Amino acid sequence: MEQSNTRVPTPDKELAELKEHLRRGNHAELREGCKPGAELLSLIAEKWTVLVVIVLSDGPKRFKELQRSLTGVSQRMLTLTVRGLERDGLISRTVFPTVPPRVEYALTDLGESLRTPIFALGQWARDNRAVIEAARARYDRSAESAPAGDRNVSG
Amino acid sequence: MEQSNTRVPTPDKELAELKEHLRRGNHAELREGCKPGAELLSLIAEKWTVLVVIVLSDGPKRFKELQRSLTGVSQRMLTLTVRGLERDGLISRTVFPTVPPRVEYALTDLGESLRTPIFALGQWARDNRAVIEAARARYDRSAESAPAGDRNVSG
DNA sequence: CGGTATCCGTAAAGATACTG
DNA sequence: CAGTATCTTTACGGATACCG
Repeated sequence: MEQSNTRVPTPDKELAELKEHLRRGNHAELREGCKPGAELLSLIAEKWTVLVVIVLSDGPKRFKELQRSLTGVSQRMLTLTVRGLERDGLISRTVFPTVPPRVEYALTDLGESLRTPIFALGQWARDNRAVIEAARARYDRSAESAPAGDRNVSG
Repeated sequence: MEQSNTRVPTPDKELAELKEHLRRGNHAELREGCKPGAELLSLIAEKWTVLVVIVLSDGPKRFKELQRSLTGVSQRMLTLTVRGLERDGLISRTVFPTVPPRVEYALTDLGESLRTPIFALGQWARDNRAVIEAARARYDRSAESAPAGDRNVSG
């Protein structure tokens, strides 16, 4: 790449690369200083990670199988997701040097141990979905007439 | 940029307002069509929601108390978070029309019921934090020498 | 097949100022 | 105190193209 004569502050290209690197690598460093609770969130909040764990609960899967199971995930996001999970030791990645290549992902023991709390959460979600949707409908209806903090006034 | 005289497609101002409206209101509609698993995630993935539930497990709190407990949340994000939780029926919001104003947030029964699975997840995180950090360190070290898919080659 | 690199749009998060 | 409104910054996520 063209690093010019003296020094370019942020050539917009390098910046993007840096961002990418930070994202792919350990963006956790950015949140270091936050409480451990927040770390947990970054672990499961990345939209696809939980789904991957659930799908792999069924047994090892190849890249394409994962992608098909997740209906809607892009190649990029799936790659980032499995890399992150591999990094955290939740899944293993095994390459078979055949042609065409074959890569299998599977839950590690650590990943297996995450199944229990995740499924508990899933169970809660299923049990209370109707309640939540009802609450939303109620809220949205009353929000039309009471725009802001005029609801639930005590006294 | 050069939109001609006749009709402005997205006046950049209205667009922002629309976005804000969608965000504050029911952005869930955008994800409708996704699977229920994804809905669950949008429920807890918004970075502060889980923390708020945890803090409120200790008992009702006022706005400022919540903000102090969460160290680092902005006024805006806290407002959005509690609104979302209120909408979903997980917390209640009670206004005392005193001066200065006083608003208390508390877990509803539904919110209380979420404590169990959340704490289970938190327990898992605490139990395995060391393991995960070790895995990360190992991964990052080996990733330096094996840049890509050259690790864990079978055969 | 299983990725990586790049570009770009949108959504989330933060800072700040102002209101009842 | 408890917000709302506005603006800016940052991160997330998708589409595409190309490589081994």
